[in-house]
Amino acid sequence: MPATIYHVAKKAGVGIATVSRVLNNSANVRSSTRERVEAAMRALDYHPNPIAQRMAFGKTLTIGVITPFFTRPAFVERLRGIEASVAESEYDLIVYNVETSEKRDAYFRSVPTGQRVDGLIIISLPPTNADVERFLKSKVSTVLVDTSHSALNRIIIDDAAGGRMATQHLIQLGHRKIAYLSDPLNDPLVSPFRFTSSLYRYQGYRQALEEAGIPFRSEYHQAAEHSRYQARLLAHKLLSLPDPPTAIFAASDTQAMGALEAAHEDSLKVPEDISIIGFDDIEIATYLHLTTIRQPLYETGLRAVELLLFCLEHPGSRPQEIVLPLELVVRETTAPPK
Amino acid sequence: MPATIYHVAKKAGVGIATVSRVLNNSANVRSSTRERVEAAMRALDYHPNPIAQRMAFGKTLTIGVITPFFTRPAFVERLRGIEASVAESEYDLIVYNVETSEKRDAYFRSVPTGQRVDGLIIISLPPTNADVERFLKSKVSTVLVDTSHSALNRIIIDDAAGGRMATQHLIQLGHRKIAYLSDPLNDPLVSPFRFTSSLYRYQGYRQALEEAGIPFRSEYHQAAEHSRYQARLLAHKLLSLPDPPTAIFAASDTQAMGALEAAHEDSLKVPEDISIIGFDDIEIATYLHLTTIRQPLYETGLRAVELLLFCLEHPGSRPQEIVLPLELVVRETTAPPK
DNA sequence: CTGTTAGCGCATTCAC
DNA sequence: GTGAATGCGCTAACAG
Repeated sequence: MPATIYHVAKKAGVGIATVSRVLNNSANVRSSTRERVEAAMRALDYHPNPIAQRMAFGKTLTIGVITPFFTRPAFVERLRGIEASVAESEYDLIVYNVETSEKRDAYFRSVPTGQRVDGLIIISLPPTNADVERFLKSKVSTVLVDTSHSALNRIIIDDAAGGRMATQHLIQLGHRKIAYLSDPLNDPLVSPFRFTSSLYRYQGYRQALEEAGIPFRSEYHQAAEHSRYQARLLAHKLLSLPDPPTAIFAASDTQAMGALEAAHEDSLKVPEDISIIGFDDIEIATYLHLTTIRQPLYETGLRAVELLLFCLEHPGSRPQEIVLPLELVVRETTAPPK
Repeated sequence: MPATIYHVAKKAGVGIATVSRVLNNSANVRSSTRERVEAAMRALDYHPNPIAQRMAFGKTLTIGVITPFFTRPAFVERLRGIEASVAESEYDLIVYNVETSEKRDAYFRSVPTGQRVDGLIIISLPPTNADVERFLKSKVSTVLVDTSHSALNRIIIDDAAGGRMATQHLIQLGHRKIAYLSDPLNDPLVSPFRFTSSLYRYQGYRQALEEAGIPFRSEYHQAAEHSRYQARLLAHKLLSLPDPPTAIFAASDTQAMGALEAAHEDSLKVPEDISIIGFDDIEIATYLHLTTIRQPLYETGLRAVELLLFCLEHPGSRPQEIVLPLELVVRETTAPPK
């Protein structure tokens, strides 16, 4: 039974309205009474009841984040940024982890009603137009991360540019036989989440090839469910092609790790026999000396919260698009071909 | 402006109490009126306002979890179990990530006041007696995970037994020169979190050695801050000893990975030249064919929530200790010494 | 069985 | 400047 505003008021010899005023720095309170109230609060170790505040305020004072695969390093890192930033604010954070598309749909429907959260961050899960319509009229501010929709705020990177950047790096090293290893680009059966990043990176890859006058070879594009294990299998497949590639661009660092292992198992030296470049620059990439395209994951989380808080304070502001910079990080897994 | 209980009551032609009754399945409601109310709820797409419920209930209907290093695989996996289990319940989950001991102390002080959460799960962070006293009189139910205190509920494993198990496995293979690679056992400067698992695993290691009549060699115990990188350095140190070990027991799979890499860099074959065993069985361990001691991380999260919910329903129940089983998983990184 | 009423703890009009 | 009164949406006695 913690102290309530009534206890403070009584102890300070004032009305509850005055206590509320010093709590919210609202209106003017004579500094002598303010001090009396503050002394009473300290004496009683008073902390306003957040639930009552929400009730009276008509706001939930909480932010929700809907994310798939909570466990993948790239998602965890973004979440870490979000958590850190929200912890600094007056808001609570609730994480909704999505492991099936049913769960996603359920959350897309039930979370943004205004009763659970004031603001919502959605990571990597593209909403349909119908979803967006509901979001918009629900009055909860929404920020998309790593996915885009013109009617919603979004923190994104230019995946196509990143794919192009990675491929150009390999081309500049002299590679002509460049493979792209990714998760399925457009198969809703395998990937019901409609992730878009691998597709855009693929488009960048294709564009870079074209600009360099290198014809695309379909056998150089291999895709399977996102995992280190699957990536390893795909890499084996690539490396045992009659005319194998001299470089592999993996759509994520996790998949690049699988490719690295496949190379080792085939007794191929990296980068002497085969170059490998990843995408994301997750923590372990440094450690593996993996050349990769760095995207600022932690900062993405920070910026998402920042933008969301801004929207919460300025309702009705136009949806913003923030594109975070990409950076080629050259380490030790890429080199000119033999 | 979602529908409230009043709208439903009016539409169904009943009082709000009746609506509340069908909502909570309390008392008896004539089935005909119940149906009228339910129809009205559906027609209005009514969902009770969680904040108002909390207010009236005098409960927060939320569970908090305080965890360090949100990003390490073992923590993430436990969190995944916790999230999945909480999502099934009527409770919300708030994650408090701790990256400094100051943050830990702040959360230990501010979270369990009964105003923010009804129940609290604390992962790997041993509370002091003073902390425990505060927890106890705060009336929020608490469950410790991967750390212990006799006055609190706890889900743990027997780390000493695990350490012994790992070491015995190596001894049975014929090893006599067995190193232990871990994070600092007792240095609050390096590790202000007072993690206990590495210490207990060390004790199990020592015990197994003693039982086998193998003298402990202090140079065979190397410790540094928990990371793959540091572990690699430590492993290099061990392997370049005048009389190097033939087997390394790493206190975690992450550290075992560092040891694996060190071995490769020193052109040592695993397990022919050096055996390596880890601890935890995180996802990547399968993939690396790492022999390890498996602890049920995901299930730990499930059980923690289960126990917490039980305590929430049965306040005043005596603190329970649940010890989850460990299992030696023999894969391909351990073998008899040459 | 069902409707009325009194809080839950706080913010916020209004008067004073 | 400050206090008393009203309401946020719901639950839980209390009458009927």
